[in-house]
Amino acid sequence: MRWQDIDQQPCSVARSLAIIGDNWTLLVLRDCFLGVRRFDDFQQRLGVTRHVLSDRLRKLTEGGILDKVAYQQRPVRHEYRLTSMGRDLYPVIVHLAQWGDQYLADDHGAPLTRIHKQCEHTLQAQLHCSHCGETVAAQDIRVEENTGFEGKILQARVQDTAG
Amino acid sequence: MRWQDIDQQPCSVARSLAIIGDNWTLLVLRDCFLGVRRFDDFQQRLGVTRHVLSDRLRKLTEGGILDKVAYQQRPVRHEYRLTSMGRDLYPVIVHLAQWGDQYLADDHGAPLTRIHKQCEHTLQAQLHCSHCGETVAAQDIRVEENTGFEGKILQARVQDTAG
DNA sequence: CACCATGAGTTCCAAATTGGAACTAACTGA
DNA sequence: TCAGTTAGTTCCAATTTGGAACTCATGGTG
Repeated sequence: MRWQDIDQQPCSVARSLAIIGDNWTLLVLRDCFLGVRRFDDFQQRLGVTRHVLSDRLRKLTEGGILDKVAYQQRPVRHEYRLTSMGRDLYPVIVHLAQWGDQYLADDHGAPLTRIHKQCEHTLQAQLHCSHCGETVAAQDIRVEENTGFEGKILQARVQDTAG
Repeated sequence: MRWQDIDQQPCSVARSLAIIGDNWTLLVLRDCFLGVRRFDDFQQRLGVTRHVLSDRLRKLTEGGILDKVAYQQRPVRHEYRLTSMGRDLYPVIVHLAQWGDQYLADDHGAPLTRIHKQCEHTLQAQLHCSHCGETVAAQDIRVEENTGFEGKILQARVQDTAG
């Protein structure tokens, strides 16, 4: 199976990754959340080659994650802004950053701190259950296949060893 | 800059993605969280070619995310299990899945439901501030460069347009 | 006017990676 | 002896990437 066909899988993770799971795309989004909007700024910060960046920005725009808007005329120049669909990916970036802070930081510690403007405290993201309020880890979750997907996602050996 | 050098950036997102940001790797992890542990099961479920899967599993193992343990002798066969470092990536997968459920589901709706075993309710993950308890969106966060990283991550235009 | 600069790409080509298929190794069981 | 299982490795053609140069529209400077 080719990578560009993974959005055919009956899986929301696969469909998400079909748009943003490409090698440079999540780094582009990291920069979007830091306020980067222009082609050359992305290019210099990421060090990605220009045609790869061009391709990734086009895919993000077509996917509804970025909006390409003109910021001047004569000559027309565009910048890329997160849509609300794009901004909803923020939890993914935050958890990636926190995981990196925890496990991959070097001697200098975490490079960035994220501060919650409303309360002025450092953001410590946790997965928690919106019903009971408890913190949730992987082993606290059970998955069920919804109507129409029975047997399509989980299989015999998978269910036996899930944990 | 080559993709394999991005872990040189002073950024936890970049360092995380250097290990798991590769095209098939997050899908491998999705299956790990569903209980998949064996080479051929990953291969059949993902449709990825065998040498790419072999390479990804090796990198995940070297990165400390998976543990390669023998489940039988004669002949020795191994399976891949998430380490605690690997299990801590669960919030990333859950948010990717929820984002896909919300924006990319087809007529049949979300394929899977995640249920919190302790309270038996569907998991609805939200980013929230552990200090004040409020739900947090991208625009509620301000970033600050930590000691030793001043000026290395944010630059003039970036700060101006951050939002 | 001629010339350089800016921003956002596109084009070219060599090098690296992927996809697909076949092959290997180390056994087990019939 | 022969087929089957599991976890890979090897091979090659096709695709993608990295690096550098080039284009296009326009503005500013001497």
